[in-house]
Amino acid sequence: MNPPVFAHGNLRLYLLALLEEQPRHGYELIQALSDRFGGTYSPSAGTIYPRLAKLEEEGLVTKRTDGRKSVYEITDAGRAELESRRHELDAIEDDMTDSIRRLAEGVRAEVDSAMRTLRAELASAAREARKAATTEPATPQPTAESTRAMHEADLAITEFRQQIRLELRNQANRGRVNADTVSLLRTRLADVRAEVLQELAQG
DNA sequence: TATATGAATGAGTCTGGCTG
DNA sequence: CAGCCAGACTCATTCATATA
Repeated sequence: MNPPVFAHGNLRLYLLALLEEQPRHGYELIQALSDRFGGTYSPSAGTIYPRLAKLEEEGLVTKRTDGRKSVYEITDAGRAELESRRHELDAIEDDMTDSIRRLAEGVRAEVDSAMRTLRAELASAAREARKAATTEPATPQPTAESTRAMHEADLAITEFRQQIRLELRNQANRGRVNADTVSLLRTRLADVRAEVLQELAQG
């Protein structure tokens, strides 16, 4: 099993903090937690509802029914509990920031590595193509091998796009995508494209 | 060290909306 | 209108951690 995201008692406290911001129903709390973690941690319903039931039992939150939904709201006792443990909450939020940053660094490293691999693969494919062109007579029909290679290249490009999109979405969720991001992306992609086209053209 | 408490997962149920 | 899907929730269970 993966190590727990929240230390003992921390989820309980963090749920109170989320409910202090505004009353929410269970599913909304799951989504809020998922958002705070940039989509990397999404507690299951079976984690959240028993905690909410316990908080209700302790009188720290109240539950009211809104149609099919159960909307949870923090009570005065809940606010008092939160206030008395405010320093613990600050520590939890620091931990969250650290873990999100570590994760973002990991994704960035993966994307860089994928870019390097893609460049290497395309360069190798270009070299192979040049070699084949010098040893075999030119033919207007693509061979089975080149068709397969083309397909693999397509897959590599698709995978590359997905990884970039995923990271962008994660950063966008944290409000970190702006004009500079797009500019940086355009520049880096233009560099890679120029390099790849040059390699291919040499064949 | 035994026990209690909390975090976490996943299967399953129920309900309502959408679609062919 | 039956089937599908998504949202909201329950329940059983396991594992980790705190505490007496």
